[in-house]
Amino acid sequence: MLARKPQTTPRKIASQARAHATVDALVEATARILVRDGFDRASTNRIAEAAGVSIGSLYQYFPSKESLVVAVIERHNRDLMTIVNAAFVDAKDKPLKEGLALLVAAAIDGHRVDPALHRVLAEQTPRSGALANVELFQRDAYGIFRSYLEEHRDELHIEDLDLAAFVCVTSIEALTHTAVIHRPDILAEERVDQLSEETSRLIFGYLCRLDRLIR
Amino acid sequence: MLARKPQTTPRKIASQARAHATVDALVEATARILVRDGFDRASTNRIAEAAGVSIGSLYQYFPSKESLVVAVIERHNRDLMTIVNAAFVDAKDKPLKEGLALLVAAAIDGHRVDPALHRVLAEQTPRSGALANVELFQRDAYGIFRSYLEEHRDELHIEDLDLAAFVCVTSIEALTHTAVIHRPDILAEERVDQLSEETSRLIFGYLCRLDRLIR
Amino acid sequence: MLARKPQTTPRKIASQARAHATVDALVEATARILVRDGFDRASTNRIAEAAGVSIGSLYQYFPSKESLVVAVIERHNRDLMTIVNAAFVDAKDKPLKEGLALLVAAAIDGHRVDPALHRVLAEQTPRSGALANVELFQRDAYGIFRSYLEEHRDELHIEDLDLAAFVCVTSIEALTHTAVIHRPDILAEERVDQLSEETSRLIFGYLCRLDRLIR
Amino acid sequence: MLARKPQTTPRKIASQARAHATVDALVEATARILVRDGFDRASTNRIAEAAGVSIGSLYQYFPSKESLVVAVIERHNRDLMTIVNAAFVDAKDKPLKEGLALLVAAAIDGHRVDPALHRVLAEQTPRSGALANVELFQRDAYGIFRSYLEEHRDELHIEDLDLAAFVCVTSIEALTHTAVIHRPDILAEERVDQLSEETSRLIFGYLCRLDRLIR
DNA sequence: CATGAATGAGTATTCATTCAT
DNA sequence: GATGAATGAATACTCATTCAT
Repeated sequence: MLARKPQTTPRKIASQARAHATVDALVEATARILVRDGFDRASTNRIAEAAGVSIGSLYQYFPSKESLVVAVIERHNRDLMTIVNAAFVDAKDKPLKEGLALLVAAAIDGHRVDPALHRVLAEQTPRSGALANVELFQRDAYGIFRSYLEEHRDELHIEDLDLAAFVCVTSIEALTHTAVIHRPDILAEERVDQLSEETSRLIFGYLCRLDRLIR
Repeated sequence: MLARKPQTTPRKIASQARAHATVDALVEATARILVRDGFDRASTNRIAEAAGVSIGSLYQYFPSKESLVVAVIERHNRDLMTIVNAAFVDAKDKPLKEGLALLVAAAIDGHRVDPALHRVLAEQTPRSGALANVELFQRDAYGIFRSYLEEHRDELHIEDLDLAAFVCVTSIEALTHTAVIHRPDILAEERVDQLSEETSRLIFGYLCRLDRLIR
Repeated sequence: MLARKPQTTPRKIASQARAHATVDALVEATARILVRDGFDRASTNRIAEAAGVSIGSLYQYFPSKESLVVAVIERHNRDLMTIVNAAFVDAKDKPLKEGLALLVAAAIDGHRVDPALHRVLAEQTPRSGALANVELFQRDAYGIFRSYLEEHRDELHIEDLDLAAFVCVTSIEALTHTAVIHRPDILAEERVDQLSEETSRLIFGYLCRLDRLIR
Repeated sequence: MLARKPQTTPRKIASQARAHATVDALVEATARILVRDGFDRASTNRIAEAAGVSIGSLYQYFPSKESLVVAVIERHNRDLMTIVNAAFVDAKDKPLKEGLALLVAAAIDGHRVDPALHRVLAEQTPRSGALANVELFQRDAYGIFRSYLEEHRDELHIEDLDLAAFVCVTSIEALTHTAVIHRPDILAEERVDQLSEETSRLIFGYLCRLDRLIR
C-alpha cells in the first residue's frame, strides 16, 4: 500500500482492439471475483489471474483496485439503465397507469439482471474514496423520471416535480431492490405481479393526488 | 480455593462497573472511529487507542472487529427503535392520517439522531460474515407496522397485510434514509415538512386504496 | 510478555494443605490441557480456568508457564521411575535373562501409563529455556542400570560399564518409546510379548558379548 | 494478450533463477535462525530479514512458518539419507559384520553433519500441524534396512524382518542421536570408534540370534 | 507493451504476566 | 492470600502496488 490516494481514472484509453479486450476481461473478471469471493477477498492479483492477465498489465489499464470496481459499477448501471430507458420509451405513449406499470416492471427486471453482483455491489462495497459518489442505478433515473412526469403534467396535480420524482424513484428502487436482495419470497414467479401491482398502485395513487378526493 | 463464588459483593460490583465502563468506551470509540476514519481504516488498534484501553482489553470483551461493529449497529438500532416505538404508541389513538404523519416524522427524526454514523453503517459497512444479517432499523419495524395495520384493518381495504407492511416500511425507510444521506437540500429546516407531507400522502393513498375511487 | 527470563523454581513451597491442593490442581490441569490442546495452545489462562483457580493464584505458585510444564514433566518422570524402580527391585534376585525381561516389560508399562501426555511432552514440548535439560525418563535410569550391571559384573564381560549402560538404556527407551508413539501395531496385545522378547534378546546378547563365541 | 507463454526463454530463466535463489536463501536463513534463536523465537519476519528478502516474498514461496521448517527438515533429511544411502551401497558386498560397521559409522557421520540444526529440529520443533508427520531420518531408513536384511537372509535366523528392521534402525538412530545430542564425551575423537564398535556388536549379536548358542 | 518477482506497511489477534482491589 | 481486569509486545500473514527485466 504505497500509494496514498489511488487514481481512479483509467490510465489510458484503450486504443487498440487488443487493449480493449484486456480491459473487458479485467472488468468481467472483477465482477466474477466480486461475486465469488466478496469485496474484501477480491484482490487485484486474483482479478488479474482470473482475467488471464499479468498483474502488471492490470495496472497498465486500471490505476487501482477501486478503479476496477468503479468500472464494474458503471457497467452494471449501464445495463440497468438500458432496460429502464427502453421502458421509458415504451411508456411514453401509454396512459399513465399503464406506463407506470411498465416502468415498475422494468425496475424489477433490471434488478434481476445480475442479482448476485447487485447484492455485492450494494452490500459489501464500501462507498468510500473513489466509490463515494457512485450510486447504484438512480443518478440518471431521477432526471428521466422527471421528464416523464413533465410530459404527464396535465394529468397530475403536482407542484414540485423534483420532489415527486425523488419520492417515486426512491420508492420504486427501494421496493424492487429490497425485494430482490432480501425477500426472495416476494419475487417468486407467482407473486412478482403482486409486487408490481402494489408498487404501481402506490405510485399512481401518489401522483394522482387521490387523497384530494377525500375530505 | 476453587474460587467458585467467593467474591464479596462490593468487589464484584466494582469489577463489573469497571468492565462495563470499558465495554461502553469501546463501543463509543468504535462509533467515533467509524465516522472519522471509515470502516476500512477503523482498525482494532485504533479503536482501542481511542477508547483509552489496551488492545488486549478490547479482545477481552470483543472477540473480533466485527463484533465491535455489531455492537455499534445494535446500539444504533436500539436508539432508532426507541424513537420509532414511541411514535407507534403516540399514533395508536390517532386517526390513520394523523398517525401516519407521526410515524413518518419519527422515521425522519430517527435517521437524524446520528446521520454520520448511520451513513457509515449503511454505506461503508460490508454485510458479510457476522454482519451478514444485521439489518439497519427495519427488522422489527415490519412487525410493528403490521400490528399497526391490523388495528386499522377496518379503515383499510387490504388483503395481504405482510405485503402492505413491506411496501410501507420499505418506502418510508428509503425516503427518509435517502433524504438524510444524499439530499440534505430536502431536509433543510423549511422543507422537512414537505417531505413529511409527501411521504404521508404516499402511504396514506396506498393504504386507503384510493385508486379504487377512479374507474 | 514482560518478563525476559521467566523463573522456573516454585515461588513458595506449599505449606498448607489448601495450597498443596491448588498446586496439584494446577499441575493436573496443565497435563490435561497439554494433552487436549497441545503445547502451543496451552495458555496459562486456560490452565488456571481448568484448575478452577484464578490466573493470579496460578502465578502465586508458578512463576511461569514453563515452570508448570516442568512440574508436569517431573511428575510424569516420577511415575515412570516408580514403575522402573520396582522392576529393578524385582529383577535383583533373578538371573540376568529373566531380570532383563522384567526391566524391558517395565519400560513398556511405563510408557503406557499416559501415552498421550508422554507424546505431547516428547513431541511438542520445545526443550528450550528452563526445559532445556529436562529429560524424559532416562536421567536416573542410566545410574540405576549401571548399578544393576555392577551386580552382575561377573556374569558379563564388560569393560566400560558406563558405555554399556548408555547402550542398553538408550536402546530400551528408544524401542519402547518409538513403539508406543509411532507403532501402535507393534504394541497390539498379541504382539507386545514379541517386542518384549526381541528387546530382551537384543540386550542380553549384547551384555553377554555372545559375539565372542563366534570366531 | 492473454499471456499464456509469451516469455522469451532468457527472461523466463532469469526469473526462475532469481526466484530459486530467493527460495534457497529462505531455507538457509530458516536453518540459521532456527539454530541461533530456537524454534519459538524464529519468526517469519526474522527469517525474511536474515534471508535479505521481504516478508512478502517469503510468503510468495512459503505459505506458512511451518512450511519453511518442513523445507529445512526435508533438506536436512536429504543430506542425512545421502550419507546413509551411500553406506548401504558400500555395505552391499561386504560381509555382514563389516557392513554393519559401515552403516553405524554412516549414522554417526550423518548426525554430525549439522548437529546444532539436528538438535533444534529434534528437540524444539513441535510435531504438530504440518510437522506432525515429518520424521527425522528414519522413514526411509526402515525400508532400506529391511532390504539389506533380505539380502543377508540366509546368514540370519530371523522370522519377522519388519520387526528386526524396527529394532535395528531404532536402536542405531537412538544411540547415535543421543550420543551426538547429549553425550559429547562419548563422541570424543578417541572414543567414537568405541561407540561404533559397541553399536555394531549390539546389532550383530541380535541379528545372528547368538543367544541361541546358549541354552 | 507485458511480465511477475519483490515490496513492506498494515492488520487482526494471542497470551504470559502484573497489580490494584 | 486471592482475584481478574488490564496490559502491550509480539506474531503470522495479506495485498495493493512498483519496477527491473
